Amino acid sequence: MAELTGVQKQYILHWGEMGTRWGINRTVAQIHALLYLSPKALPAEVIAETLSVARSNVSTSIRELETWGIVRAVHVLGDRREHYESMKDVWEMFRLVIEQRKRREIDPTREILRQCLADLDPKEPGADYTRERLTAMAGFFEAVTELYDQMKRLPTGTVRKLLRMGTKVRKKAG
Amino acid sequence: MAELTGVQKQYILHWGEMGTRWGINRTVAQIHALLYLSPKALPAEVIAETLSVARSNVSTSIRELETWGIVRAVHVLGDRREHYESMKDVWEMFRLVIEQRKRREIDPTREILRQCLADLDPKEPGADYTRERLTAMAGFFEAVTELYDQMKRLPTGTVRKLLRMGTKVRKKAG
DNA sequence: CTGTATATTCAGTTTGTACTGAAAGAAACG
DNA sequence: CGTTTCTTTCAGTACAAACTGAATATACAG
Repeated sequence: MAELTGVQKQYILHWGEMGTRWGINRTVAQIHALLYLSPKALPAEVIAETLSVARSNVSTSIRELETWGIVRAVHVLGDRREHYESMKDVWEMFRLVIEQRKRREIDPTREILRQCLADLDPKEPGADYTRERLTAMAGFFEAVTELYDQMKRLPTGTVRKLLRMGTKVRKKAG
Repeated sequence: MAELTGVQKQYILHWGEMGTRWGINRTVAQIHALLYLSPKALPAEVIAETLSVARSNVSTSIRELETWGIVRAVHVLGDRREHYESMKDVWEMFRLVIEQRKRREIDPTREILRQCLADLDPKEPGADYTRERLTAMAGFFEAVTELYDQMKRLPTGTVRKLLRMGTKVRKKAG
């Protein structure tokens, strides 16, 4: 995987681009794409060369991917360097990422909304209207959280089935 | 709404912060938060003053919110200025945003994945492995898209019900 | 029409994040 | 232990996105 094929290049570049649109650093996303496509774990040195970024940049980015739990270091016999490999189960990967983004962004937002509603002084101008809007927004985040919690409890693979069940569910709920 | 209460300030600042984490410009998110909390439509001038940003910045940001369809201009009797108001239905708002992010990011990604699979030369090194990985990734995006399409067809309000039905659905699918 | 209020565009600047390369820090080897 | 190999940290730099304010365009009133 030292030299990239056209297809690999295209995928990696696109993935990097998508990353930036969702608040994920381009290099982090590119490294993930590279490791995802790589049949074997790669040392940081090789990653840096392949993507033409600084070795130190790879170090930082790998750490972030490790934090998310979608990349890990493995050891190769007769090589002192760390080799990094990506998780290959796409569903599990997204589950992990979503779980952590929920923790870092959704949960704090729920907290803020709760805080705002608690702090809301009924005497301040337009308090009723503000309360109404904040309550609606809070309701949305609570529902999303509940859905997430329920999905989290599903055994692996069941989410896949659920998605395919969509049509039936739709009929029941309609 | 010329002067913000503490609660309003807190909500607007947090919303702006969340925006940046999801690839949405801070000012755009703040303006949306302000309009969402405002009982009446506001002219650009007032928005600029309230948030302490340049008038021109408001103009650009409003345009983006209009593109998404979650903010619109309304006219007030005896006032030549445009007044802007936010959609108040939280669920519909998120539906609109998700729909467009899907169109701008998910759909192109599906297209790239299809393209990559088509371009994949079976003779190039590791073609089988690459195909396997791309196929898995493509499968994920197809499933998500299918789920989205099904939800899109639901009458308004039903998604809400669906989320609350989560537990039952889980039992059926488990 | 002309003057005034409002809105948009755009070139230049600011700001924040990402990235680099050098230096320090660990870990393995002899 | 001293040396080598690999990794991380960090101060400085580069870059891209956001923002400003002046200039321009548009719409309205008299």
